[in-house]
Amino acid sequence: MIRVLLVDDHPVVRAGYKRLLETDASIQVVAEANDADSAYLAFVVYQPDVTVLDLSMPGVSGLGLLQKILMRDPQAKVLICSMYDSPLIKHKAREAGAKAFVSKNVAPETLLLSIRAVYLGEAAEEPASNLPEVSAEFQEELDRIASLTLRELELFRLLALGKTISFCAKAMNLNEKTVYNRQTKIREKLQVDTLAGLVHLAQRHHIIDANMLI
Amino acid sequence: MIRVLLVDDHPVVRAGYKRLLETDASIQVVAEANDADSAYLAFVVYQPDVTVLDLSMPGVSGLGLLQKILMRDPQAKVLICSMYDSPLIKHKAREAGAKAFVSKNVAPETLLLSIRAVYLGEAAEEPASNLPEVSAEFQEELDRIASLTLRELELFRLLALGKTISFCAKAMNLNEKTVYNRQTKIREKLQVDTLAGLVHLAQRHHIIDANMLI
DNA sequence: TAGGCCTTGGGAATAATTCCCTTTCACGTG
DNA sequence: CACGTGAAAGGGAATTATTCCCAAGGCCTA
Repeated sequence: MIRVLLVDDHPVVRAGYKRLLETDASIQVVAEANDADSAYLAFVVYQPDVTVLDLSMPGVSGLGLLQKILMRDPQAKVLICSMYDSPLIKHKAREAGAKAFVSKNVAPETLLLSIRAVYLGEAAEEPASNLPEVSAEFQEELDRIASLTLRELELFRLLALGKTISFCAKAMNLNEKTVYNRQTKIREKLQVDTLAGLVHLAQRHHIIDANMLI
Repeated sequence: MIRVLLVDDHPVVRAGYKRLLETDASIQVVAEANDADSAYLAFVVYQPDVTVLDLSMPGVSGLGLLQKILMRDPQAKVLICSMYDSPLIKHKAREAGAKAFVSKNVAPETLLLSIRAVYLGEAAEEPASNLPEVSAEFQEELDRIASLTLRELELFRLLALGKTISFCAKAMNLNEKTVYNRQTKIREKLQVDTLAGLVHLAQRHHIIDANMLI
């Protein structure tokens, strides 16, 4: 029996996942969580065999959780399930140590198979064949974003969401000066010269989404 | 028995939805669809009692499908299920004629309840209770944008597209000083305090479009 | 343990931005 | 017609925001 921890911030989706996973007799959902904190707690308490982490909201929060989990247990088997077939997300997930990556575009059975594969210790990753061709410039942008550190990525997101510098400073527990300096570096790394450019870049790569606003 | 057509472009999510819906004995998923075209076909063929349409991706495609369905059958009962509690989506959904709107943040039971409510013809109010006020807020934004002068709107667009101040000055044949002053006034009129905020506002109201970029 | 990179911020210099104000022009109205 | 109103353009000075360069602490790794 594979004991699974399910993490998704949308109750409706999570409930759906659960039903789906439970159609597989070898899988048992032992816990569910809808945010990073309770997910971490659940991970510690339940020690699941596999953690299914939904990254539909490509915020850093999900990746942060992944890191936190791996910090506690480097052998943790975490399967990332994402809305977007974004090379960036995949890259970040792999970098952070996820054992598998499955996009929501795959057949439901693939998810189940992947969970079993992860459980058995095989690195499961859907074939790259269904990945759209990434243009060179897109890839370059991707590389630039990938070169951001986690902390930079976090600020990038906040800025792209339209937060003010002082808000970011408070939110990230930083001096405004630091935020200014980092913002400069981010724009430099991303080769973008306005804040608006950051927004567009963030949207292109699903760092943020137009509907996350308001 | 409520015969439901399920539309979601993510197989994994759709499969989850299906399992979830089927926990309710009064609901039967008679068809599923991946995309707008097959969904329309399925609608015509199966004549479902209720169509559950996932709008997690903000593309116009989902709303277009909604319109197409309502064009064929003005009485069609369509329930929009969206990832985000976005006023724009809600507004658009209501405008297009959706009978109900449910965000994925609600409890799974609410989705089931809403489907039954829509089926019984009551749904226009209940899950939609938060629609009217939302569109009021949207309307306020619209009013604010409408209060911009033509010249301001022109600059608004350029800024939202990510152009620099000096570019705008050249493009509009203005002194940079003027651009600065005007930009301040625009943000003031629109009640937005960052450039990024301008971008988002512009996108919400289709002043600019993500497809204009890259 | 040294080198490297991330993270955090200080200090001074500089550029960007605001605030207030003036001019010009066009338009509608008593 | 003279008048008020409001858009449009921008000057000057004050003020902030932003950069640039730099330094220290922490952590990892060869």
